[in-house]
Amino acid sequence: MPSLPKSYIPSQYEDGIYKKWEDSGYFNPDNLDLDDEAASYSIVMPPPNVTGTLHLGHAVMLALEDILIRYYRMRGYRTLWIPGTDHAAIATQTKVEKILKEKGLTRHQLGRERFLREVVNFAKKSHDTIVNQVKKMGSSCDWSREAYTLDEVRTKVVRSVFKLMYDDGLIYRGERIVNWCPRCHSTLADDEVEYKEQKAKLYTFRYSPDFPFTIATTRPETKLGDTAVAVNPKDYRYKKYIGKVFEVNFLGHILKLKIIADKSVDIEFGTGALGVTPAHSLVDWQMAEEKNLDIIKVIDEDGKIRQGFGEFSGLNVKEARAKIVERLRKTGLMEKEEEISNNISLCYRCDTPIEPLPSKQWFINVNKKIPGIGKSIKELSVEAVRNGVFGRKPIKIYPERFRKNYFHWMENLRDWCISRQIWYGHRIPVWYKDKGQNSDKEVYVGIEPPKGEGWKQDPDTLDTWFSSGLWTFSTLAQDPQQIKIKDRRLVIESNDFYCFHPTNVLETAYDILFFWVARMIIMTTYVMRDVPFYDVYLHGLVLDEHGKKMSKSKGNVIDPLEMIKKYGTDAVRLSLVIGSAPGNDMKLSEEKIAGFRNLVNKLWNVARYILQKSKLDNQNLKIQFKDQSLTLADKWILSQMRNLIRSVSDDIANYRFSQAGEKLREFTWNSLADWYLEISKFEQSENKDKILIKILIDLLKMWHPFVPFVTEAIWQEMGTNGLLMVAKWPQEKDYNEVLKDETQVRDFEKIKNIIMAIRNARSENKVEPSRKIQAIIYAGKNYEIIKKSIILIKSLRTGIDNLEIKENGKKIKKAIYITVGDVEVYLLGAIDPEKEKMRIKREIENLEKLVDNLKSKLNNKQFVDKAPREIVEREKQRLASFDLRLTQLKEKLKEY
RNA sequence: GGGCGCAUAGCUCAGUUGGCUAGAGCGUCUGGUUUACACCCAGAAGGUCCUAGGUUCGAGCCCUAGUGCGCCCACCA
Repeated sequence: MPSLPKSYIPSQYEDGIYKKWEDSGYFNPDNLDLDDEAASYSIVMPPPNVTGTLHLGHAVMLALEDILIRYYRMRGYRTLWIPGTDHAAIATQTKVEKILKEKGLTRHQLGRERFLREVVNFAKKSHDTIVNQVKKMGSSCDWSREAYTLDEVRTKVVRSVFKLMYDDGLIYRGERIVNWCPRCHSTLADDEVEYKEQKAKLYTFRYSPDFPFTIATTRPETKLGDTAVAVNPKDYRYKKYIGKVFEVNFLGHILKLKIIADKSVDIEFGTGALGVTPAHSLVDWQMAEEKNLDIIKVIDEDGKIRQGFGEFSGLNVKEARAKIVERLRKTGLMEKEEEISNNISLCYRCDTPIEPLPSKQWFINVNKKIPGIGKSIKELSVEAVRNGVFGRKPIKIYPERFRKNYFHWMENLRDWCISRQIWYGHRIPVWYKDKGQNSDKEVYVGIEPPKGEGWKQDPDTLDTWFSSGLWTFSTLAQDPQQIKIKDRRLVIESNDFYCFHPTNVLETAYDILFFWVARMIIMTTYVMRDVPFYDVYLHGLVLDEHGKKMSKSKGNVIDPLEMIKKYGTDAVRLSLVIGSAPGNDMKLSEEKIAGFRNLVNKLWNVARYILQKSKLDNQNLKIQFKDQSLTLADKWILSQMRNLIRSVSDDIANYRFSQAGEKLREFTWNSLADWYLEISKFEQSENKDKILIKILIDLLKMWHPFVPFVTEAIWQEMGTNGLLMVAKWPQEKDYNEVLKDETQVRDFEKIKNIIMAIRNARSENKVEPSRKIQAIIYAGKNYEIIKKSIILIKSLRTGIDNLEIKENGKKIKKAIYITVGDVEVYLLGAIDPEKEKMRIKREIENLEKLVDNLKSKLNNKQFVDKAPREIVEREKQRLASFDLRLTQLKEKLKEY
């Protein structure tokens, strides 16, 4: 075995190892060596957008999913992780438009076809970048099944689902008020609108001098489209006007205003009277529908005032507002202008203020009962999480608190606008044909274009979330032929679908719960009559070290790729997994990553030490478990190991990644490196070498899902056959033998405590480290075990060269005196009386407090009666032991 | 306006079903070339577990109210 370098240099191994994994074919479950009955485990990767580069959000997601995947693969599951990318319609189109703009071009100049070619080229390049970055993270996903939300197979699924929903009457086209982004020139779904608080001017004005009262608004320019004034029915000021119609001349435009009553009007706000603009406010639109009001469109799709408004026509919203305000002031109609703060709605992609306006769009009806199911999409999606649907258990959400958010969102869901006026995306599979004048167009909805002349496809595309909503099953088809509609539902006739659907868990960031997770539940329950996944695991957002969101403008962005270069992928993965709780945001700093680099290096050195020490053929690892052949330390470490296997497995299976990692670190650094390896330098035997190798092998296996590269690198250096990636997960039962007698494990803890107490006492007494001292131990009942551990007590940084063990004996004066349980230890010849006196006094104080507490507890009849017996018993024993030490120390103190 | 989360050592956070002399990592301090590792080793200091009530034999953990910070949702014109 060649000797390993002193420290682990990730960059020398990572790319080569990833290639080995990939070449092995084991990312693909078809190549795993499994029984036919092996259970399957599957995850679909939330597809990164093809626009971007890898950020820390992706990194967390990839790290967590890879942990699960590697764990289940090693456990012998038929394990599949499907990677893919998202075409992210608006985001991608916007980006390409930006690039074009730099060349002085717009998409309209290019035309639809040429523009789309540009986008496709851009997406291709961008795709390759992100895929390479996903690989950099060590992701063990099956690239042979890579999917794209806009490829041929996915397109067939999208169109089939659209058709299904259309035929079931769940998709309809209608004129409704929508969120319109004048910059993107497209609609947005309700949850794609973001709100930002800002200062705004609230104007109080009168439409005309003869109108009886004033109204307040922040958007005077829309008032050109007012068709009513709403007041609260209880507002005595306006009661007499309700039902009346006023015709007013508002800055040269005649408005017919009906005074209506509506409970939602706040009497306190403004003047208590609200100008109703049905075309440009959702609430007003709803009032208009209820009260049958006229609708006057004022603003067009460019965010400009439409024709027919005289001097205002053609102005953009801001200009028009300024002009109207100025006119109101001049004509004396303006009564008040005040600063208020309100929420403006912004496009989540480009931050442009959105304009609510009426438009003919495609919608999914969320309240209509689904034929054959008898429940609406909304009801079905709530059921899926609350009680379970189609014979499945309820979908579990981790952490559970997000259930509430989910229900709230789902229960308040309005019809989902799915059409977008952009070019990049799934074109709506609807074709129209003119039927002559004055009649509606003929409509064809289908998977393939209709035969015959004169058909024109709808120019709009689908909301990108429509296709991502199908992701858990659309990715399980490889060929469009496998996708069929049967019995009003979608059928995917593939082995993958049969084997891997529903997926086991959907792992993603919590900020995407509504955008995506909810939509997958909506789509899958309806279209497949099944759940898309059994569990949802939500991770938090990665913030900078001060808890702020990372953003380019703030300059606080940590680039995962840069960190990988500097500290290695394994360290980056750990820094994102350990020390954070499910669904909680985490703060990340470079120091944190550096800390985990140290841990990775520690693991490397543990391996380096064991491998150079135990030059064993590691095929033959039969450990002798006979009592004679195992020392206390052996028993102890083997028992620790067994517990570790149990709890790490349990933690990963229950998504407690941080805790699993924490336990592995504790074991590796503390129990193994600082104790057992040190001990192995003094206690030697062939059996011990076997134990060391066995522990190393199992430890590497357990670390592997967390830090795949360093563990695989060590594995390869060991000359082991095969890849660690597909090695069998450690077995608790390999260690069961050792647990037959737990008392020896506790015995070792006693030795450990004695050693630590000696180190401490030396340090407190300022005994120079190089100075060797003599020690005498009165071991009492522990005589045998301490006798067996003489070498350890002398060797493990206690600086003792002469050690005498007796069952008991006389008090020794002028010695440092330590008690550990009922064991008394004297350190001779190095005493500093002042310091020693202080130390003993402190110890006594401490013990007295404890003894007092315990005594009053045990004197409390309530406690003794009501607390469980084990607890009472334990407290009694503790009291006895503390009491004994206390008397011993008090006795000792008399000397000083 | 509703909902959710967080508040524990200087910093970042663990603390699963109440039994704790409240833990870890980083940082700080005292020492140390101990042939696996200075990306290291040994030792130490450091905490009214946000506040006030309550339930309980027993509360960091459960309940109620409050304070501070953060987030989400909602049609405040």
